[in-house]
Amino acid sequence: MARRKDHSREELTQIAIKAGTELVVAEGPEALTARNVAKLIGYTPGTLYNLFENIDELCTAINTKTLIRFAAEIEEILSEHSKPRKRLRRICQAYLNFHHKKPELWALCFATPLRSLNEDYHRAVHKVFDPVAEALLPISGTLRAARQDAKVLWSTLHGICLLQQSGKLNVAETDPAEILVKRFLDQFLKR
Amino acid sequence: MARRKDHSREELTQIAIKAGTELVVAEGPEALTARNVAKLIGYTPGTLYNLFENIDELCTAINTKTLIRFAAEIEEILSEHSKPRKRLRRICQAYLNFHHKKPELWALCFATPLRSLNEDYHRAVHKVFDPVAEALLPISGTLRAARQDAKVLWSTLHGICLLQQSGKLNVAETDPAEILVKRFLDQFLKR
DNA sequence: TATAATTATTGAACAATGTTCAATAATTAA
DNA sequence: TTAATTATTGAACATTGTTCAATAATTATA
Repeated sequence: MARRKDHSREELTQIAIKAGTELVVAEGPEALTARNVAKLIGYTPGTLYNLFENIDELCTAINTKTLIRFAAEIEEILSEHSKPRKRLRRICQAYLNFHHKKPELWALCFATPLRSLNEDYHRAVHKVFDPVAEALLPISGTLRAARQDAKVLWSTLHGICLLQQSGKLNVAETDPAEILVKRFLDQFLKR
Repeated sequence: MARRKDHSREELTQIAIKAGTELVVAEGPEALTARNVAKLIGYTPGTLYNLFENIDELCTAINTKTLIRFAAEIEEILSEHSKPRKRLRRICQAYLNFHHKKPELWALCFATPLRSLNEDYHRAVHKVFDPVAEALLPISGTLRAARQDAKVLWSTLHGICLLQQSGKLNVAETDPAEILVKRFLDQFLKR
């Protein structure tokens, strides 16, 4: 058998990304295998290797789409609010919301070690990061400081969700992520 | 072939943990396979399964030892300094130092998703966490607040090193982790 | 001491993973 | 109509984790 061409190369790529995303949402990051995705889209694993260099690249493509979707949320928040602190609190809330609603997709995006990060991916990171730095500008003073603060903020959100999800900081009380983020923000924005 | 008993069960367990640690330090977390460890200690994979339920458990055992070693460093810092802020800055410095000196071991401990965290592991986490909370007590006010702040601090260190190492926050400037941690601490300790 | 019970160790196997690639057939170009 | 291109497959290979019957050395028992 060969060459069906039910879809263009680009269509098929998008179909694979979508199927991969659904797999991860339904069964977690470890379900994202070449054979699983192939079966789900009605092709064989070999076809995936015609679209992607390797499955890491498919994984990165899924994460890139995830970041782009999240960036859109951030843009919406910025357009709805103009006060810097309100903006930042809402962004953090959106991050926590994403983690809460789609923990497996969040894990694939933020808690899965990956090689093969590419140009598209880094562009998507910028789409998320730059608006956060922008929102921080009035608080941090200089652009340079704002970008550093954005990294700190991002790292903290990241770390809080990661430690929560991984169970690697199971000590006595289990404070919900929201409480920890609030505590962080109260101090972080106090200036 | 069978039963050599060159070592007691407990000895062999420690030997395996040590060999695994060396493998990770030398070749990274992905080199930690049953066959690699077995070959390094002069046994077959089957023997490892007589010592550990699965390789995740070996991995957790390595991480537990890593945490215990790091906890000792923290204790030393606390004994050398009594001012709260100085203590915390030195602890953070030690964390960054660990990340810098043994990035692969750090990755195994903090950036590798694991099931099968056990009682020993959580005890080791306490050994690291509790002294940090203790150092924070004079700054945070109440014990509850101190423990929450310790989680925030820990998460931030974590997140900063993770994003740095993973390359997942590659945006224009590459601020060294030290700069970001300093910026975080300056604000975090301002009270 | 002789025999039985226990257990440490192996080696071979299995399933699942990523990945490669010659073969093939459908499409497109000449 | 023919040639060149390319999408797709299926079978293969290496590497992973893991299991387990077979075995032999040690320990307990009679």
